[in-house]
Amino acid sequence: MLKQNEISMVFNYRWLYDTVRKRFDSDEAMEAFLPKALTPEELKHKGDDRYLSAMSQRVFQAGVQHSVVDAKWPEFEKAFSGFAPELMVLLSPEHIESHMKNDRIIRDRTKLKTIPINAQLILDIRQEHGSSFGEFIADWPSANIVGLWRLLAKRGSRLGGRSAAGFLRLAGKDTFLLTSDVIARLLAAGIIGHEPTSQRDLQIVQDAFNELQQSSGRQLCQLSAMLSLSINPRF
DNA sequence: CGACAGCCTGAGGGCGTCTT
DNA sequence: AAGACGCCCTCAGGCTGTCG
Repeated sequence: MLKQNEISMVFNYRWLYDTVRKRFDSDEAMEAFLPKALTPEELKHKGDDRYLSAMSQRVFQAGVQHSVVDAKWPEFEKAFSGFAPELMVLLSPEHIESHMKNDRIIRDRTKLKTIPINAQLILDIRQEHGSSFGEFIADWPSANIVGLWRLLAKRGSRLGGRSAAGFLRLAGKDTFLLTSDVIARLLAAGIIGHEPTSQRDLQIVQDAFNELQQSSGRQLCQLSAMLSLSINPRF
């Protein structure tokens, strides 16, 4: 039961800052360690091919050590000519089969098939939003980032679970991540009673992050990293 | 009572490394 | 040389709960 004081600990940014700050020798060291999301302007100016690349990279990372996928990513960029969505949407089953013979990429048919599907998602959003996909991402409020996770999971391919958040992080959009450490901290604080999966749970977590954001002015990705560091120092 | 959302389980997936 | 394993996750399908 609990634990009113523990809840207030996490909602108290001061406590979070002090706890995490102790892990570092200086403010500068801490700031350098924390992730930093791109500005809306930067997000808008990235080409949509970069978003499809990040989306696909995240899809391939699922279930595989990320370092393995990252090391092969330059070969993916070559194989898929830079991931321009208007070209990738044309990938036929025959094209997919020929990519299955390229041993410098990861030959996972299910994942390869997501490339044209997610390219189509990008084109659809462009049409609906009347802008580039990058602008759509830039305009989406981080205070409801779980809503964007949901949209990507529903309309994209293999972007459910933690993949939508992982994609957004790769792309530079501000989002928190539900890593095991972040979940452990939320559990310890009594904010959630079990691993958050339902929309209701996710909203509760989003609300908690929004409160921290309000009181600190920090990005969600930084708060996410700080919560993680508060339970797992790593050094 | 129907429609839909949420929940849970089990299957499936390629690679690198460790084991035999 | 071949096989097992850990990595870490998504998704389909079947079930239960909720709301109007």
